[in-house]
Order: sequence, then structure tokens, then C-alpha cells
Amino acid sequence: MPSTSQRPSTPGRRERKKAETRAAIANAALELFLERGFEDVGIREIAGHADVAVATVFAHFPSKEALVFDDDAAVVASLVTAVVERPAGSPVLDALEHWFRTSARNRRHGDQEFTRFRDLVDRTPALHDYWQGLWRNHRTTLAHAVADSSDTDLARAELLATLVVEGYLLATEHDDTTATLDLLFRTLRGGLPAAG
Amino acid sequence: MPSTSQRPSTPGRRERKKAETRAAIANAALELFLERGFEDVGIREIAGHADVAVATVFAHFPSKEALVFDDDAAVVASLVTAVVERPAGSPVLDALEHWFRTSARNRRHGDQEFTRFRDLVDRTPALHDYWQGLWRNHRTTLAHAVADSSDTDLARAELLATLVVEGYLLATEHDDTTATLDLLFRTLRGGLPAAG
DNA sequence: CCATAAAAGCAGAACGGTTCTGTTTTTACA
DNA sequence: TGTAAAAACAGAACCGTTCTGCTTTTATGG
Repeated sequence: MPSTSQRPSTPGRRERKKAETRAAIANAALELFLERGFEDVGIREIAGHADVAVATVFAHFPSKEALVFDDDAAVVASLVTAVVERPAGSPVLDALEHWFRTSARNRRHGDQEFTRFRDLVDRTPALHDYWQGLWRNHRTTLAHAVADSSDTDLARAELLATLVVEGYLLATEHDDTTATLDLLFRTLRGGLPAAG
Repeated sequence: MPSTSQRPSTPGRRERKKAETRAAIANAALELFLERGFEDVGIREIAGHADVAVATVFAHFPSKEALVFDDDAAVVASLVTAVVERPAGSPVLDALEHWFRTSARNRRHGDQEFTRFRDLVDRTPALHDYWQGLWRNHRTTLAHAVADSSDTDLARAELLATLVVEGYLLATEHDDTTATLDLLFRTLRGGLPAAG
């Protein structure tokens, strides 16, 4: 029994090594991307830096873009938690509004590491598109969380998830993120302001 | 002056030939795709069938997917017309609702040619994604049409365009398209039905 | 009619992300 | 300790896309 004790939660050596390989790849990739830009770093070079075969890269990540969003799952998890564990009796929409407003604020006032990351994504069309695609894929997860944790039926929940996520994506493309979010949630609560 | 008279609207030989080349490529591509599927037809084969160099294909179309949506511009044009030339004094939202409901209906009850086309797109993830991307790109055009033809400011118009287009895309992914559109436009007019 | 320049097209190589083939190493477990 | 599954490997192959350098076609004005 080694002194560096394995907690019961620790998975076996195989899974641990697999996770290490995965992390080595993602780290190598992000470092190179931040240094020289997404387009100017090739998969073969990343594999080299991570000391891994090209096929191994694609055994862990579905595409070059995915290398950048390794911990995306945590973001959705956070959102789902915010929805499911919102104060009892409070409307889902309030929980969504709070989470997305906080997220938008963090985008603007994050630490330097996050800012560098966000700049990389924003200045690389392929990454920006991929990021939006990730959010769009999460709509289904979000919709189920909404439907399960409220008396909203799934069809309504899907529409709600769609409108909120797309409004958020639109807001992140505007200078005045807050104004767009204001407009979005006002519309969702009371309909569009009259327009002739 | 040849007997096959050129109307004044007819452009010169150069532009005409260019359009013919373009059409030859798009026709060859669509025919092959419908026969054997999008993924199982290569660019080199399409170029061969259109009797054209590979580089010529990409001089006319930005990607393989674009070959399929050659007349997409006409669709947006129709939508913009519907918005701009709506009955004087009637709300933009009514015009949008009418157009998108009609479009959804046509998707379901089109002629055989259109149905084959729609099936190709629906069963090919790359094409389905590309089609959605086209719509998302059109949001800006639509937003400007809305802003210019009503007293809606651009920020509101962009949000409106986003919500309508995304609601439409969601609706086309559901069996009951109409129900989703009902829900969408009801929400846009009066806000979400209360959900605890 | 001709000179000339721009546009369109061409052949084929090159590029880069991704997949495939066939093999070897590592881990788990009985 | 033997065995089977999982993980990783080297390197070729695949295919959409771009690049290079060239030829052909069209438009135009002297």
C-alpha cells in the first residue's frame, strides 16, 4: 500500500493514465494555440508536443476545435444545477436569468487567463462557431432539466431553452451585453414591445 | 444581330457562360447526391461530371455543402419582401408569422422533387447543420429589413430576428411543427405562459 | 480588325484534419 | 501467470480545400 494513498473515489490506474494522456494533449494544444494561434498549429505538432500519436489525439477528442473546450461539461453542469436547485417555488426563468447574467458578467471581468482564452475563441471563427455549437447542443440537456424540475412540458421547455440560449449568444456578440439580456428577458416575460 | 434576340436585361456572354458553368456544377452535384448520398460523392467526381476542374468548383461555391443550396438567396429575398411589403400599418410580427408558417407548411406538403431534396438535407448531418447556418447568417439581413421598415431599433430587430429564426429551426425539428410555431408566436406576443 | 488586359478556367501538386490498418504495450483480473 | 480488453502507436490513406503557374475566352477601345 503506497503512502500516496488512493482514496476510494480514485479510479484504477488505467483510467487515471487515460485522464493524464487526455490532459497532456489538451494542455499542449491550448499552450500552442495561445502562443501562435489556432490556425497556425497543426494536429501533428500538437501530438508531438504531447508525446502522443495523432490517432491518440482523436481517440480523446472528436476534432481539433474540441481540444480547446475540454472542460465545457462543467459549464453546463453548473447551469443545470442552478436550474434544478433554485430556491423552492421560484420561477425557472429567474434562475436562468441569474445564471446567464452572471456568466455574461464573468466573460467581461474574468481573470487574465480566462481573458486570453476568450480572446483566442473570439478571434478564431472556427472556435467561435464551435463554441456556439456546443451551446446549441446543450439546449436539450437544459430543456430536460427545466421540464423535470418544473411543471413545464417538454415542448415549452425546449422552446424556452432555445430562446434563452440564443438570446445569450446574441448578447455575447454585442458590445452592450446587458442591454440585450434586458431586452431578452423582458420579451420572454411580457412579449415584444409593440412594433408597428 | 442574331435572331435569338438578347433582351436588354440579358447580361453579356461572359456572365452568361459563367452562370452556365455554375449551373452545370450545381446540377451535377445535386443529381449525384440524390442518387448516392452526400457523403459518398467526392468533389473530384462532381467536377468530372460537370466537365470542369476542381478549382472551378471552388471558384463558384465556397464549400461542398454550398453546392446543395444554390438558390438559397431567393428564399431570403422572399422573406425580406414579405416583411418590407407587408400591408401598410400591419405589425412586422404578423408578416413574419405568416411567412414562416407558410414556409413550414411547404416543407411538409411540397412536390416530390422538393421532398427528395428535403430528405437529403434532413438525413445528412453536415447539410442540416449548413442549412441552419445559412438561416443564422440571414438573421442580420432580416433584422435590417425589420428595422428599416418599422420603427423598431436595430437591437430589438436583431433580437426579434434571432428568436423567430431559432423558433422556426426548432419547429422544423419537431413532428408537430405547427404546435411549436403556435407556442413561439404566442410567447413573442405575450411572454411565456407562467411556469413555476 | 486588332491589341491588350481582365476574367475564367485548367491541371495537378500540396496542405491539413481526420480516419484507417495492422501492430504493440499496458492494465485488469481470474 | 495467462489472457483478454483497452490504450496507444506508426504511418499510410482519404478527401475537402487551397495554391501555383499556365492557357483560353471575352470585353473593349483604338
